[in-house]
Amino acid sequence: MHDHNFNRSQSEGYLTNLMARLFARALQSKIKPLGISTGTFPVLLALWEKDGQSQRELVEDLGVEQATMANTLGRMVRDGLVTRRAHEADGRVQLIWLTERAHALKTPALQAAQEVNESAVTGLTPSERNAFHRAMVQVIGNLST
Amino acid sequence: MHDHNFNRSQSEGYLTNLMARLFARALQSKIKPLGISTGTFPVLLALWEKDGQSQRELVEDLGVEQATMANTLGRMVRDGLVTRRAHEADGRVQLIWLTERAHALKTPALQAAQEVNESAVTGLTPSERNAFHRAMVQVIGNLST
DNA sequence: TCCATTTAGATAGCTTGCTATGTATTATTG
DNA sequence: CAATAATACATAGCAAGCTATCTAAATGGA
Repeated sequence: MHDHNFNRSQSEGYLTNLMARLFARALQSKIKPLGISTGTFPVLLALWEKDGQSQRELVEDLGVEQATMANTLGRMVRDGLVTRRAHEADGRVQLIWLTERAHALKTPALQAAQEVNESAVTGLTPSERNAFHRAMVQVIGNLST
Repeated sequence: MHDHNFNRSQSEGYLTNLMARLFARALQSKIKPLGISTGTFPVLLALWEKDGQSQRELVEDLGVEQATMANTLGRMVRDGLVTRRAHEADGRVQLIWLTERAHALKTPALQAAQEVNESAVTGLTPSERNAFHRAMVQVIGNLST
């Protein structure tokens, strides 16, 4: 095999990186007016599902490193999206709670995300969209080990 | 529509972001021993195809912002991967040339990228892989406008 | 020709990701 | 029960992305 013929536009990794940056740009332009950003968005999703989680739970759920989560939560506290409150039984743990402001953002933020997803998959049939979805889940599983 | 039921693991944007981070981690672990990183890798791919491009050409080819490219090239100069040499006709332009070291990295680096791609798509049939590929190209096109 | 506009690139400052390491608290075990 | 392990989180420092803004050089009318 001639690696001289490596084609960027046929590399899954290359396409994924480009696609992810385009998704982030599209989402950011929609949610910046709400005062939130792409990094805080997944944390909000997790907390809208279940409020009052520990940092460790969020780390495991979202698949980022602990240090990344600590920094992101720090910005979210600064921006008035969450508060940290001590766990009553375990002195190491601080539970993360959404503020009123963050609760109020749920509907418009989810709306924005839906719109980005829909515009992204324009032109795919429902079954193509489904296959795309399953392929991503497979790849994520393969790379997660 | 109840946006209360928004499911992260069914959101193309969410899955793409996770997949991209996993790709980056996998690639980094393979190319770090070569002394290169995920950010410089696409630039090397472009220059292995055609050496001596301007920053502007690289920006358009790779789809990153000009400031991002300027910083990445600065690190690449620092790390001995490229040199900037003045364009003889246009005083604004500096052409980017690979060093000997960067030329020598081509074969092992492309090998590493191929390995990551192959392990990522394990379990997909050739036609599923093809469909995955075409879906990503479609999404990239949709989000590029 | 000269001035305004466009173009190429650099720089400042931010977010989001990472690794590596430090600190405090809880759990375990000899 | 004291010493050691493990766990939860914070911090330092870097890479790689972004927007906004600056400078220098080339271009294009008037």
